[in-house]
Amino acid sequence: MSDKPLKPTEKELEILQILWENDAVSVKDVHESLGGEAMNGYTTILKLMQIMTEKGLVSRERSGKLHLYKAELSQESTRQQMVDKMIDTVFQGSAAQLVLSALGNNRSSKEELLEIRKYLEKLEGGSHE
Amino acid sequence: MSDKPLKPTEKELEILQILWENDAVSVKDVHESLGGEAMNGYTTILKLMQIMTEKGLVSRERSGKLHLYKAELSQESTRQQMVDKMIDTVFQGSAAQLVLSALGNNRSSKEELLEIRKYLEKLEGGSHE
DNA sequence: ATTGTACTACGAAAACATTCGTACATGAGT
DNA sequence: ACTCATGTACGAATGTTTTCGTAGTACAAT
Repeated sequence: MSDKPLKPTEKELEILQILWENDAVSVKDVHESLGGEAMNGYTTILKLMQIMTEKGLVSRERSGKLHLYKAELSQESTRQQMVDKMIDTVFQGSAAQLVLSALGNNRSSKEELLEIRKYLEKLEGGSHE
Repeated sequence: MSDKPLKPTEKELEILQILWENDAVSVKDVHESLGGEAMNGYTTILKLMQIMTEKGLVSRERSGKLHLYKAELSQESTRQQMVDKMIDTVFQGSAAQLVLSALGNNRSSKEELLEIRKYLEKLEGGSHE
């Protein structure tokens, strides 16, 4: 799991979500998790996963006649990259603005808000310019 | 300024940023703000802005021989849309996770953190499930 | 009115992402 | 070994975004 600056496309990201939730999955698993043939053709998912393999986004190994895939990008670093990029390109560099926007529309639970506040207090405790 | 669910592409977003910062700007202004010919061909920006006009993302009016553009989408609603989408597709619906991620890597200033905390306290004051 | 400069219009190429049909490979069951 | 079911491989069509060359237009200056 590394932090390479590989940027997944939208569809690739959907697939990565499945891989992050499960350790080693087949194309069939992914295909079904994404809603089966109603949502995407089987070979579409297969092709995507082959491309992702070429790009190094995922790795795979044979298991009998099928391939089992796993993500080569961590969910954490990918999320971090995407958030950082959004802060940069959409919020002019202000993480705080993004935070306000994220909290603004969406009802988060009391528990979540508390968790955030605890985290904040920890941050404010340290010395941040 | 409306909230239509028009989703700008990446390049369109860059252009919109300029439009949000300035009230009425020419293609030339945008082109220069984005780094001049070194970064994008002039006609590339022009074409993009024409397309954006067709899509209704921006409007324009003649002023002498040039066109002055302004955004038809508000920065607020666009930001909100993008944040919501990111929460959905990348953070499995948890705004709190996004917030933690946004605060995690990035050093926000004391003032910003304070502002966030004040906002949080206001939210926690109300009743949120 | 003619020319020059600064702009707009637009089609088409290039680059990238997604979808799909079809052919080939593997292994299980007989 | 043959066949069937279930995978994989891969080229090509489609769709979308970005880039660019070239042609046309408008205004200012002469």
